[in-house]
Amino acid sequence: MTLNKVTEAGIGARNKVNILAAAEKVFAQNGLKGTSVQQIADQAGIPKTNVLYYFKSKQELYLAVLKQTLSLWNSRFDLATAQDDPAETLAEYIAEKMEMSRTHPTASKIFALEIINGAPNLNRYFDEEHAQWMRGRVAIINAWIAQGKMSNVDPHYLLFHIWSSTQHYADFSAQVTRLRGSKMKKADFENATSHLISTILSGCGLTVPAQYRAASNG
Amino acid sequence: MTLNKVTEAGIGARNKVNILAAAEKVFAQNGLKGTSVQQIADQAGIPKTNVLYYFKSKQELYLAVLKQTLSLWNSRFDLATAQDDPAETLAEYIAEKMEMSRTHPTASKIFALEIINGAPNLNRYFDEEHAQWMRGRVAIINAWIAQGKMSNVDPHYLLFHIWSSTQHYADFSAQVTRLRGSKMKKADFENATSHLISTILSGCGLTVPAQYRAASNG
DNA sequence: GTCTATAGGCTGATAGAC
DNA sequence: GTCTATCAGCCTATAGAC
Repeated sequence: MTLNKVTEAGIGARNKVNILAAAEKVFAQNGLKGTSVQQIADQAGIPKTNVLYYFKSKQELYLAVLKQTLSLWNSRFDLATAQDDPAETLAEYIAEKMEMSRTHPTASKIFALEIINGAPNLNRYFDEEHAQWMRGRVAIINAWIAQGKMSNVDPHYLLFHIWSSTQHYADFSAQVTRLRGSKMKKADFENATSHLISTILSGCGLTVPAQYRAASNG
Repeated sequence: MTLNKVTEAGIGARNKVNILAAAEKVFAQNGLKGTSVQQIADQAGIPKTNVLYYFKSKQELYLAVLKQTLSLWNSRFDLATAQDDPAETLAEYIAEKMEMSRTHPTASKIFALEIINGAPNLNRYFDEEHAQWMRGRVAIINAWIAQGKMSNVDPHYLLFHIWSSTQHYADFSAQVTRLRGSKMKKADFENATSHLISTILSGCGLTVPAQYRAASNG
């Protein structure tokens, strides 16, 4: 009985994971409305009814994918304080965001599609966790400015700047690849990361920490 | 007869413009697959059949909207030369892009959705006009670097940086509005533009031209 | 837990009256 | 040029056999 339950839970868990992975891939191309349950089933290699057995509706599955996406957003910047070094903290945050774009591009795309659509499924998230996170980061950046650690930049525009320039390499990968002539490899991401850290920190009147300096710059 | 033709052409032209405007608005929310002809008709205030009378298919209407979008992309940067001043040229380009995000956010969103979808309808554009434009701009930036007018940054990453950070204010307006607590007004766009010009030019080792300096900075 | 069958609705697109 | 009526096909979701 217990063994049976465990086995069932094992099968169910594996199937859910499989469906979630397939759904993430397909939702990242055409969003909630533009994606059919049939497409997700085909991607997962199972009949359509099985998808709706594990998730009551397309909407519920989408929300599960979206929630999974948000759980990846965690960063060391979440725990930063006014005592930390802004150059170190911001450089690390930019590097983390670029690593996310490289390793989880579909998660970034799903988030982008949801926001372009007007973020109808993120009302709670925006008004609660996200707004709170924002207030906390803004306060820390303002504290750094007050301490004379960095120049007087609007924290909101700084954070939007970091998000947009890093997520671009995930969301707009089709354009980036076409215009560069080849897919971004790990080394290309490292160069792009160095460019962004160098530029954004420079805009804040900060010096790039040694470990984030591009190798080619000596 | 001639009068009749002119009148008909007038009606047809007006209806096409009306449908294109409605389609742009709706496509900008859910993309090609996620949008129905019925939605476009409702937005335009006409029956569905009338939409398909002026545009043979949803796909054809979408391509018309996309083409209209691309025609807005023109910039003074298109005509820049190696003799121009990089600080002036880049500052103006960033300002132009931000003004586009402010005045034509739906156009930016349609482009974003198309690229996130893998840009299936932009193959020609990417491989021809866009790639040619890119090669030309990269050559000019490299010439500026060779002349010692600016620091040695990768032109590709610089252009991606400008596009992403400016288009963000159109594509992610839902998030920007929620986290700021209010919609971006013209003055907010001017502040964001100053932030971006100051940061990106600083990253290129350039001084911000007087007319692009923020008023509050003295 | 997995499948077939099917309901009921919306889709893109067309035919033909006016 | 505008409309109603309609088609075949796909959609989400469910019922029920196995």
